Amino acid sequence: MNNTLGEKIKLLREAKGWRQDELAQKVGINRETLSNIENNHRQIKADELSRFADVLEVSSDQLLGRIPLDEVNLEEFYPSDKTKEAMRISVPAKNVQKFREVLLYILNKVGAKSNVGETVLYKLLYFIDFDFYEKYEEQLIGATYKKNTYGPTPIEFESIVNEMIADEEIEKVKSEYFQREQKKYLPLRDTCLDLLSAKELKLIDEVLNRLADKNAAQISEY
DNA sequence: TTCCATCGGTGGACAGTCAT
DNA sequence: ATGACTGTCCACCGATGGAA
Repeated sequence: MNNTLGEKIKLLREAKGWRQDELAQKVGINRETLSNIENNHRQIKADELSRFADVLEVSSDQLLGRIPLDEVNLEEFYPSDKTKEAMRISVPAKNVQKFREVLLYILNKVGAKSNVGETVLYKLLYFIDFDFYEKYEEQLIGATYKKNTYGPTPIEFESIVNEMIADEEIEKVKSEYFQREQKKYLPLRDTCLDLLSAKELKLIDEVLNRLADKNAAQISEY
């Protein structure tokens, strides 16, 4: 995502459904000043950047482009296929390995539950990443989430899962859940806990205790 | 179709700040 | 003191959407 700072502010403002004067008031500047910032006719000051980040609920690094804005920030913004591809490639190798271990950990703990199909798995990964970010301001597994009909989907999920199936770390099975075909994943090896810290495991356990017995609709409601 | 309100963008005037 | 730069206020314009 190569948007300028002004364009990012505008996208985030529109995603929240605010008018220029509403955002300007929240940040404590005039509407004309905001218009100039959004259109790159005026530089933004450090204290203003911090206030924009607070009001728009993103980090200053995200506004400055050091960390890409994601689908959580831009609910109404849909990246192009090219952008998605760039995001997929940008996932660091260490996070891919972590993603694998987190997925195996979840499957070992709750994968056998009848309600835990592919959709519930997506939602659990999303909540784990989201809660971790909220607590520690960094993503645990660093996945990029795409909004779809059934909720947030990690863009990297399919390719990583296919690699794991090829590496015989998990297997994909199909079962019936309330007269519907359900895709399930079963672990074929134990989790390598070396890659997950105590605080990461604690947070994952908390999310699983809270949500793993719910079905997809109940998690969405939550 | 016309009218009206709202929103976003822009330009001019003015004032404040800062470097020279 | 002067000029450059910036922020604010005010006014205006065009686009858009809803109501009559």
